[in-house]
Amino acid sequence: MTGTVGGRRRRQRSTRQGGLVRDQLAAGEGFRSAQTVFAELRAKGEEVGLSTVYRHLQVLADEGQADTLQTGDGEALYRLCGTDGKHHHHLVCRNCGRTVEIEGRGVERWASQLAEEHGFSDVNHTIELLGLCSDCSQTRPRD
Amino acid sequence: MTGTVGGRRRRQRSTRQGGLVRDQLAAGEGFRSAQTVFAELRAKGEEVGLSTVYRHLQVLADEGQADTLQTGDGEALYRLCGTDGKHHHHLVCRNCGRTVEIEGRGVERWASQLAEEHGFSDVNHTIELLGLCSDCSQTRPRD
DNA sequence: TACTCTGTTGGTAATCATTATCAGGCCGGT
DNA sequence: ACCGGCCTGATAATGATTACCAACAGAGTA
Ligand SMILES: [Zn+2]
Ligand SMILES: [Zn+2]
Ligand SMILES: [Zn+2]
Ligand SMILES: [Zn+2]
Repeated sequence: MTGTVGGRRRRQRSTRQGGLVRDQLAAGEGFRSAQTVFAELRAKGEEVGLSTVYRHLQVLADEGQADTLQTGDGEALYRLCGTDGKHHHHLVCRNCGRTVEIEGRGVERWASQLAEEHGFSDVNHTIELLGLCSDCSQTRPRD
Repeated sequence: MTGTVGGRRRRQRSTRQGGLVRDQLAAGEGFRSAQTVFAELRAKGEEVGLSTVYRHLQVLADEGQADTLQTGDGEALYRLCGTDGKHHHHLVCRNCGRTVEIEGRGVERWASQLAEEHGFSDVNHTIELLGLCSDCSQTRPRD
């Protein structure tokens, strides 16, 4: 039998492209889209296919190595995350993308309590804070 | 000069289609997509164009009469809301769409305090709770 | 009521992100 | 080196949303 066949996902084969995507994602600061990562890699002269970028970002997300969020116009953004799968949220600068990881113990409690209160079960939540970081709010005092 | 020209938006002309979309949205319980509302109207034999449905849902959202949220796969959902533009969130059943309006005083405070703490300004937040309502969790104990 | 001025409508084409396909290439174990 | 199967990536397909724009219909006005 080859590798992990028992009950878990078949071991992910390590490839050049997989490394490229992960590295490129790690290189940047904030959340970025698959299209962006693809463009960045191509700009660096790396040879990767768009499909492959999508695939690896998806894998990273599934593995809990990357966090995702949706822009208002339905575009998925990814970001490599250091918290190793632990549940958390983000405070993101809508201008430069700088991101602060948030661990809101209280909010989690609030959410689950509220759910129970209304008879809901199996509830998960989406919480994202989007604003301007200190640097960016100085640079552009108003729109 | 005709109608409201001063400083506000030119008066919205009242049309048959506008009423249809609003009514159809009001008829349902939970959040629905533009495509769905369009299909429902057509199923009832009403003559409306897809573009028009999109337009009116957008208008309702802009006016604060309807709330919106994004499904995981980038589809916008709309729901007519009674809270008259007051800021709030939702606890939605992912199965039947039943929705409970949430007014989380504490969470609002938490969010703004957290933002300030990290030097962020002009912060808005997205909070959605998605689960199974009591009825649906009984009906389908597991997937 | 007839007329005119605009905002509105809606079929269709265009966008655009994401996914499905699938033949050919590469990884890993033997 | 050999093989079987996962991985890759160009391309087509999908699906929601938007752009277009000529025909249409509210709402004042005479
Ligand atoms: Zn994170
Ligand atoms: Zn910033
Ligand atoms: Zn609401
Ligand atoms: Zn339900």
